[in-house]
Parts: sequence; structure tokens; C-alpha cells
Amino acid sequence: MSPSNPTSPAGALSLEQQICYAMHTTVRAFDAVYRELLAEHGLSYPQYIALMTVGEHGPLTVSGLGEHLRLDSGTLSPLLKRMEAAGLVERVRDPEDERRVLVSATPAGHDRLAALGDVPHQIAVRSGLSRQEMLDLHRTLRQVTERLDTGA
Amino acid sequence: MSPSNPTSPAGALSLEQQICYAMHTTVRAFDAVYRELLAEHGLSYPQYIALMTVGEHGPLTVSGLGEHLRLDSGTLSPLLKRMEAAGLVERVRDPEDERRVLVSATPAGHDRLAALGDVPHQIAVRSGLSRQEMLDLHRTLRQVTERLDTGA
DNA sequence: AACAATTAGATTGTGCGCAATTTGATAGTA
DNA sequence: TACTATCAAATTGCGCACAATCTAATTGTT
Repeated sequence: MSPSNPTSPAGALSLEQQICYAMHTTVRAFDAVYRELLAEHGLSYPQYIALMTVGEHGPLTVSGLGEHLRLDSGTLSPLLKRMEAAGLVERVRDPEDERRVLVSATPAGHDRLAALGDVPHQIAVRSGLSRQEMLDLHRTLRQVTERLDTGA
Repeated sequence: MSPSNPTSPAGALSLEQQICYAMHTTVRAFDAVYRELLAEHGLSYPQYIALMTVGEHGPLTVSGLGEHLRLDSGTLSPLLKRMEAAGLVERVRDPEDERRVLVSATPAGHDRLAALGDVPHQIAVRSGLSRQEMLDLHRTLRQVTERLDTGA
């Protein structure tokens, strides 16, 4: 029971874990707002991000999209399948390498993106963060992620 | 293409979305480290957090635990069922109100927690955050979460 | 040309998270 | 007492995320 240990004694949730859990909680709070904003457009947040990415970076392979989003085919394949069924993206086998699948946004997909143009601003307002706070937070997050990724 | 618009033009992922996505990414990076540290103990991160909470705050109802973790019975019921099967928690109907289920850590659960005592420190080291950065980040996260929650 | 190794996606299985519904117990009220 | 409303937990259904496996196409080697 020595309270002088800075890594916090057993019995109280340590600060480190509070931070990690707080991050989980914050992400879910963001998700809830996105869900609210995207529901009427029939998109989930991961679908929205994927649509933005393929809409902006032209035709991408599944693995190429996965590098942008840090997701693998186990996640992306069914997600893209649903979005293709919804008419938002197109999946075409690359004639030059039949292993690859090229994913691109359909005209309907671009229209959907245009209709969602205000979402980023809505999110920014809801978060209540100042521009500087956003920059700081963003920097910290990128820094932590890199440390966690490379620190194996 | 007017670069003077602070809400960012269509065509580039806006900062706000980068932040939200960066947070998703960081959470998954944390999860990966936790997965690595917890795998040999047969726990997922949500299970770990749940075990810590019931181990610390004595017998809790499912909804009481849900208030701590901001999760509902749809998530907790199956999670607790698995942890009960693993012998880490005990679930007992409250005799005074048969609707309630009281969840508590078993001796084996407390032992497991003791064996995981070093995990918080490991996470802290891996994240590479200074104490002050952790405090700032934690404060920012709590602030954002509250704004997002109450800002409906 | 034939065969092994690699690569890209898809698939399977498990767990988390949330919305919606269901089941059972407790309160509250006519 | 009987009937309704409320509440706690569990269940169902869907989508995301990840590990592991599988299939098919390409590349490399002999």
C-alpha cells in the first residue's frame, strides 16, 4: 500500500487505463454522432470513410484502400460488397492482374458524398474543439499511434 | 479551389475527419497492444476492463457495470457469460430483487487481476506519452466526450 | 514447360457494440 | 385482487475488426 509509487497502486484504475478507456469512450461518442448524421443516408462511419477515400483517390485496389484505412480484406471485402449492392461503389477485376479488384465510387457514390458535405463541419461543432485543440489532439494521436505500432 | 475556406474544401479529407479517424486508428493500435499483453491471460480488453471494474467496485448489477463502462446489456450479457464460463466472475440473482444480477470477481478473477498488475505500466511505456501529455490528453478526451454526449 | 513460392481477395469464426425486442419481476393503480 | 406500467437482464440481428484459412492468379525457378 505504498502510495508513493507513481505507476499507481493496485485498487484504483490507473491513469493510463483511464486514458485508453476514455479514448474508447470518446470514439464511441463520435460514432454515435456520425450514426445520427449518416443514418438517413444509409451509411455507417466506416462506409463513409471508405467512400470518401475511393471517391478522392480514384480507383483503388482493396489492399490499397486498406493501407489508407489500416484495415484488411476481412473487414473491407464484406463492407465493399454491401456498398456495391447499394450502388455506391463499383468493383472491377483489374484486366492487367486478375488478382486485383479495382474499387471506385459510382456517380451515385459521388452524389452521396456531395450530399454529405456538411458532415465534417457538424462534427467539428459538436466536438466543441478549437482549431488549435484539434491540431494538438491530432498531433498527439498520430504520435501515439506511431509509437504503439513501431514499439513491438 | 479557394484555400482560404477554414472548413476545408471538398476533395480533401478535412481535419475534423482526420481527427476522428485518427482516434479510431489510435484506439485500434492500443487494442493491438492490449491484445498482445492480454492474450496469454485469455482476456480481451473489454473483458479486462470489466474484470477490473467488478473487482474494484464490489458486486455490481449489470446496469451498474454498464454505467461505469458506458455499455448496455446487449454487450455485457454475453461478455459476462463468457467470463463466468472462464471462472473469473460470478453472477448471482439478487434475492431482494430477482430482476437484478449481481456480478463480482471470483478469487480466480482477483488472481488474474493481480497477474496483470504490470499491464498499465507497459501500456504507458509503449504509448510514449509523458505524464503531462497524458493528463492533457485525458482532459481533452473527457471534454470532447461530454460535448458530444450532451450536444444532441 | 512444369512446379513451387508469392500475392490479392474472399471466406470463416469469434468477439465487440448498438438497436430493437422479449422475458420475467416489481410497482403502482383501479 | 387483477391489470397495467415499469424495470432488469437477456436475446436477436446487423455491422465492424481481426486472426486464420482458402482460392485463384502471378511470378520465379529449374
